[in-house]
Amino acid sequence: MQVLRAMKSTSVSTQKDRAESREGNQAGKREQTKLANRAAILEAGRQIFAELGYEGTTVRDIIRRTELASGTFYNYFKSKEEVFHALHDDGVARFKPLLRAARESAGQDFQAFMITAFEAYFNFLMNDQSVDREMAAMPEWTRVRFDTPESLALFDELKADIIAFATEFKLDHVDPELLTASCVGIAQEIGDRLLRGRIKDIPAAARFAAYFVLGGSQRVQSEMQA
Amino acid sequence: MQVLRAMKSTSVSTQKDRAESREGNQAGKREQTKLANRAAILEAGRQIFAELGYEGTTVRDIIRRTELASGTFYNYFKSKEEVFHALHDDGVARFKPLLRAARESAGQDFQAFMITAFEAYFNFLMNDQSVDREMAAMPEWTRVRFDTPESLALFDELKADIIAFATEFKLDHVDPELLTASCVGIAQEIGDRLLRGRIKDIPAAARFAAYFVLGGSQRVQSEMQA
DNA sequence: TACGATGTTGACGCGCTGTCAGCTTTTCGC
DNA sequence: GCGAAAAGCTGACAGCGCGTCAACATCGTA
Repeated sequence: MQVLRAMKSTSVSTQKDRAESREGNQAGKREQTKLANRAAILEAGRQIFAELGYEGTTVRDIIRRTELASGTFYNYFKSKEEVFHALHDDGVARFKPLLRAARESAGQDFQAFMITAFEAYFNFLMNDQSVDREMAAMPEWTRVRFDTPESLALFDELKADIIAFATEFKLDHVDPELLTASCVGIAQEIGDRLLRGRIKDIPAAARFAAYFVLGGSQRVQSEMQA
Repeated sequence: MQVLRAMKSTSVSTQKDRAESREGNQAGKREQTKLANRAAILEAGRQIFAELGYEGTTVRDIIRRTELASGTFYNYFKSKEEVFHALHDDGVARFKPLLRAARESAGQDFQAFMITAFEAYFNFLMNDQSVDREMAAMPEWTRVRFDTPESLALFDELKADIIAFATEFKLDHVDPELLTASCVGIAQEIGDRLLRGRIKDIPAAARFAAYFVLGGSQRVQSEMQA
């Protein structure tokens, strides 16, 4: 059963009407169904992943929470992995503007950028309804981590920001690759502890991380040029 | 077929002999077989995980690389996850003494401890024949991460070391939880890039990480007490 | 040697995977 | 509107991995 069946249109629009409205921005019924099905699968996936964990969920679990037949799943995704990646990328896309806002509000202030960026990330982690959040909070020993092209693009953006500030502040002996890696590692590890409740105070954690990175960069600069 | 079958003993030792030698340190045949079977499964697992990745391997793949029947697997492990955890824990156990050596050779020198510890970790990652190494080097988007009790114990040990140094150096405003998390995050993220060849110079990376942590801690201390 | 105890074996029932022939719904030209 | 073609949904199916277990083999012991 396609998910649009329940809301089958009662309109009596002519074919011409439909053609015209499609030229506007109303999509054809076929298009609508495809969007709705995809969305239904994604939403079901989000729920099931949160309930059963990545390893524990099967394509069948996802499709069962849907009104679709099992075969239909494969018209939209190749595997549960692809569903998860799509959900993950959604999260990345939602976070990206927050990082940009941090950069713009900080101007030339490296410290302000770092504090804002870390705090934005930690708040995002704790509040956004992303797949990753509930799954990371599960007390599993075997966890899953995703490096989609989307994530990697985000890291590259961060790296560009970091290079800009490093240039500005004459940190010419600080390898940007290592610096970015450190920022990402710190954010991930502290974020993980926030999600598990081992750490509570988000602003304090953000300040810690920011000062840590600032002090760390300067120390590396002075040691490496010596 | 049990793996000892091929090397069935030709000894004519009496029952008394066997009992006595068992009281020494020769194990009984039963015991030997169990050890050999377990070792065979672990070794097969190591190979298969490296070839197919964590997600890609099945219990059947592991047992097929062995002379054992499928049912036998479950006398030793509950799942492939347990096999992986055992392999992972082996790695942790091999690394632990290296961390201790770093602590002892450093004496009261925090900087020396950090440099030695990071370098030991990076060298270990790149050279030790651990499951994690080959798997991390695979160009997958979906990766797996393990927090076994064994790993967590290692982190706790590291945290204790860090607390000791932090006390020594009057870093009383630096949250040890956050500091440990940062060290672990930096080590993991830089280690990951080493494994993927994005970073090459191990000693340089170790110095970077060490100076970064030192400078970061001091900066946090001065900012937080202000 | 004989007899429990211990451990191994592989076939089995179950559930998941990805596919595909058949069917339903939508689109579109007339 | 109508009818044919295109699009896409459906669920049964073959293949395979899972964990179990009754039957069997081997070991330990007296």
